[in-house]
Amino acid sequence: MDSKAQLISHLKESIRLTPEEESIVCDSYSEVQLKKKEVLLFAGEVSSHMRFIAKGCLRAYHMDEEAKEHIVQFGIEGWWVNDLYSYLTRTPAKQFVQALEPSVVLQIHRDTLNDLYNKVPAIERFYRLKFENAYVALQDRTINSMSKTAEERYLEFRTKYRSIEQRVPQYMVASYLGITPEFLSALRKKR
Amino acid sequence: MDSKAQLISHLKESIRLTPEEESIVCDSYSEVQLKKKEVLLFAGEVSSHMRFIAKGCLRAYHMDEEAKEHIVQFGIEGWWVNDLYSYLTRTPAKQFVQALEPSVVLQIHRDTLNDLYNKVPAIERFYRLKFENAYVALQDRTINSMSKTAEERYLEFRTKYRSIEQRVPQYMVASYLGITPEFLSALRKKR
DNA sequence: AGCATTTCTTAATCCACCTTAAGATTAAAA
DNA sequence: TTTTAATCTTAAGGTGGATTAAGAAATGCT
Repeated sequence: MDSKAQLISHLKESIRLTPEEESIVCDSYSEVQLKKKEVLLFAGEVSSHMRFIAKGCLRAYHMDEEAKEHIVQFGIEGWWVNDLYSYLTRTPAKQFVQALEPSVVLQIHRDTLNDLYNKVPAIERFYRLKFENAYVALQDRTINSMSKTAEERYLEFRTKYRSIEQRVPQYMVASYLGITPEFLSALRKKR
Repeated sequence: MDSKAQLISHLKESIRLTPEEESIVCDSYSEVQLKKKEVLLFAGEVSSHMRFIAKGCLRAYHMDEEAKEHIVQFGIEGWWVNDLYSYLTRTPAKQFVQALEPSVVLQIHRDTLNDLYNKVPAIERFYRLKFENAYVALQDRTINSMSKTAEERYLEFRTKYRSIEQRVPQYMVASYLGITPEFLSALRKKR
């Protein structure tokens, strides 16, 4: 299955599309091929695209003043990845988005998407739901990191994202959990 | 100035409204008077209203398994307060919303708001911006708590929300910052 | 296959922040 | 005003997790 067919079947999990609409939608997205480690969005740039992962694995991360990386989100096939903050506010991104494996991403520019909202109203519903879910996921993570220990967060990560845990290096899981790789290694030994 | 006039002038900071629209808007919101400590939204309930603070001070907090409270947000006059997660997903709230002072809140039910979107399109724009800003604020807080120390977070809180720091007890500021009141007390002594 | 790079582990030491407990202030209630 | 409750501070001791450094294991490259 090619990348556009994947996008369509993903969209159809929450909205309906006629065949004509499907082809309009397909024409609106463009495919980007990424090598391992290639950066799709740099901090400092304004993010102007919504991005769907058709294949591969990416991460969004924030770099603090001491140049330490803090992973904010992982993404694999069927997920969306972006600095949504930057996209929504048109301000410079605080996050990088980088491929962790050779990947294929379908992206749509904000202007194109705004046109598409008019041509295919179901798409507007799709993204409304997407933004709501993004908020919800972010709030979950915030409450989680406030009220749980590193070990609890790790165990939850394992069950919730087992497929991701297996594809990304351990030190990145540590960064996502907000701990050092050494401490994650110690946690793992306990079990 | 009465509470509805306050709401209108708040809305007009980001959108335009004709006099007729203003009166439709006013009729759509209802006023709630709250005593100190009164709870406006309980965890477990579904939040069905958007809520504007016309007067007073409130907090939204999450209670963990060990019954410890974690303050997620403060709000004063001119702010909105809610468990947006619950409102958007129609799932039981994870947060309580409680008055910290005698307060006046204007609230609108989801169904009424959906009607109002059709009657007064500018209102739809207002809330789109509101939701975007909510996401943005939440992401700011998340990155902040990931990459800064308690002291840095406290100093930032002080400059950003000085007016709030002066109205709420110190142990609630500690809860918002994710530290114990004792440790906050120690931080304050250093300065 | 062989070397280099990336990733993971172990262990010692250190520090930010927590816990507990008790007393000091301040504010609310009677 | 006196009592009671709420809030803030101080101090001792504890812990989760960081840091540093070195070596082991896995992976990628030529």
